[in-house]
Amino acid sequence: MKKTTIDDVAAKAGVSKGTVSAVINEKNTVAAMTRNAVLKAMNELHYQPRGNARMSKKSTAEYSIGLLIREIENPFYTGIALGVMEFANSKGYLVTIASSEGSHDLEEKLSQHFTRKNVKGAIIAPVLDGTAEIHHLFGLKTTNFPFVLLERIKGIQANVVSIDNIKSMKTAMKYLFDHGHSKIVHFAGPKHAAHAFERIDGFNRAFSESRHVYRSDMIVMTGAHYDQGFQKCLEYFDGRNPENYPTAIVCYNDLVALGVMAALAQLEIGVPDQISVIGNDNIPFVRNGPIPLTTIEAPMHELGVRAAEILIRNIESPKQLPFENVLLEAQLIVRKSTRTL
Amino acid sequence: MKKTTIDDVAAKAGVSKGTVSAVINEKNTVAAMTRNAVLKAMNELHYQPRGNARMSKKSTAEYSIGLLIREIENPFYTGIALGVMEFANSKGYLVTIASSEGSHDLEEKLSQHFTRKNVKGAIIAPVLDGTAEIHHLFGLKTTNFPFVLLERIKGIQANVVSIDNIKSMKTAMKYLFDHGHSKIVHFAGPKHAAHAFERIDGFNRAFSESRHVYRSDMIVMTGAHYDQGFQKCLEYFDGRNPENYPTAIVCYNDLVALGVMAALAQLEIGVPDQISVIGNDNIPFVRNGPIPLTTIEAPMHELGVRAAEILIRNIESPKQLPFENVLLEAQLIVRKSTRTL
DNA sequence: ATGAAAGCGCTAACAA
DNA sequence: TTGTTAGCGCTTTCAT
Repeated sequence: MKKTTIDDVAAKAGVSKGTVSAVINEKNTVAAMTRNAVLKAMNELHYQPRGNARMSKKSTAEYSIGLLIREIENPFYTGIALGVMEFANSKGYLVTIASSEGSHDLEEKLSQHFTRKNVKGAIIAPVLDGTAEIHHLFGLKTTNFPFVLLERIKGIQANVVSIDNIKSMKTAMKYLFDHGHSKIVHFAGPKHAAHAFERIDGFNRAFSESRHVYRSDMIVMTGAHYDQGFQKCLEYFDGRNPENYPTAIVCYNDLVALGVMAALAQLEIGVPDQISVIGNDNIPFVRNGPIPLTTIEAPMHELGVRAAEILIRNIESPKQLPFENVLLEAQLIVRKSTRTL
Repeated sequence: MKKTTIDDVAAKAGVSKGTVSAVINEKNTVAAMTRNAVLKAMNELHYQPRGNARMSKKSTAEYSIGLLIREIENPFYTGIALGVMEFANSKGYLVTIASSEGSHDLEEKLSQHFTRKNVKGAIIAPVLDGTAEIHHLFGLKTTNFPFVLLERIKGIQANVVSIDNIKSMKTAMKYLFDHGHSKIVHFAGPKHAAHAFERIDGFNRAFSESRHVYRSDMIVMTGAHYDQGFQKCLEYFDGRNPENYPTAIVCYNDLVALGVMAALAQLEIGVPDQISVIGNDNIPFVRNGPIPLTTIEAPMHELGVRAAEILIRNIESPKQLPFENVLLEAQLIVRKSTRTL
């Protein structure tokens, strides 16, 4: 059960392996008849050239970077991807994307995969798994593999490009306070995301910096997906006395906000008449809808571009560069899902 | 300007390259002191092990497949990606995703990239570029690289997993005819997509199989994105006499439908009171919104699973398998964006 | 137009 | 615990 190699093909076609190589690489130095014989042999033996062996001598080095995200179906990440691709492509780099879907295990495999496949560097949205297994990131460091994180991680020095979540959350809260709201609930993000904690933190701090009082039941652990927003919202209002309704809901992201609004519609609770809703990210789907969402705009595209920029700078530097830490500001975009009380 | 290799590190650390290799691979056979010396040398020389060279001898073969899509921001493709990942991961394959963003050139580079990086096979949503440059797909074939297409292409024998677009379009049209509509417009997809043509074809055939008359101005070339739907819709109705309004719009996909509905809202044209709207795909964002969209459900997840299934079967087969052609049926889901006339 | 032979940078036996 | 050596499967000169 040996794998068939270029030698097998050469033998079968009655030529040397140099010739077979020429055929594979579509060189024009090989006679049509020889070429056909080789092609025939390749086909009959079902021969597949091994990619890594091929590249060993190649001068035409291929450049590529990896992007490791957490949720392939979240427009926040695909928005970043677009920014990364745009910049990287303009610099002659191809980009391949992989998603851990929140699994730390997959993230580790995937990041190793990148290094093994000779990807030149990676941009990673890390999964924070309870006891923070960041072993693999240290692995990348010892082998000098360039990478940029899309979320800060405690305990590791690295390049980071992220949003200033605390600040942006405080901006949203200030807006709400200023417009008469104080009964506010936060539908928070998944436990494995640093963004989630930073946003909760911002929510929290906004209260302590105001004259309003914070209660822990103002945080509803939800997740990052539409369905979770929908579901948790239904649960939250189930059997709740309308007197105890919040006047505003701030969501982890737009997906959750969309789910919340859908649930609210089903419960026949008016937005923004009865409850104001604020999202996070400003994904394309919330811009012009029937109830355009007030949201905190994450500069996804810029996030991607900046991360790619730093990564490629590191890839092309012959020596270790000092770590960069970019915090982009998010901006509140007021649309129709919020109102003054 | 030579690249630093394992030999450089070995020399600098005063050990043999075998030892350096052991350090890189975290073997426990190397003394702590030696290890540190090597690590130090690696760091100082900013040494990065070449991935392909490493894998040449490795027994721990890594299995991965590639997914080449056309629009990273389209939930239709990310839905497929999820299906692919689910199946592939369960079989021990990692999946990496790349997007051509409608560029034939990028698609070619990317598909070559996959073969060079020793990805075991690929699932490809091909870009049809006018004169159909499918040269690279033939390239894959001569080198026996397994792949599955997500759209049929004329002139190439290959595995295909797709939706029966003609049939599903006819289903939607029948629904519309049965509910009293005949002034129907199709906001069609991008020129580089086979899906777009098949859907136009289905639209067309639905008319010829009915007693209603088709006019070529019923087709509005639009695209695959939200913004295009929004824009084209605005243009379409600009200066048009309400007498000449269609009673229904069938869109290439849900993204376009969403854009169309947003434009309609802006124009203060009621959906479904004045105009019924039908989408295509049933992406998550159209399910529970304020005007839940009537749409043709594409089984994205199943599309992904089936494609991955076929691909992996081909990868694991020692010889060429006969080509498979899977046509999945789409189903009309009636929600609130359509009404009986 | 083709063959022979010398690597590519690494890992994996095996010796020492 | 470390060094030595033989490949891995291919591409690329350089002859012929």
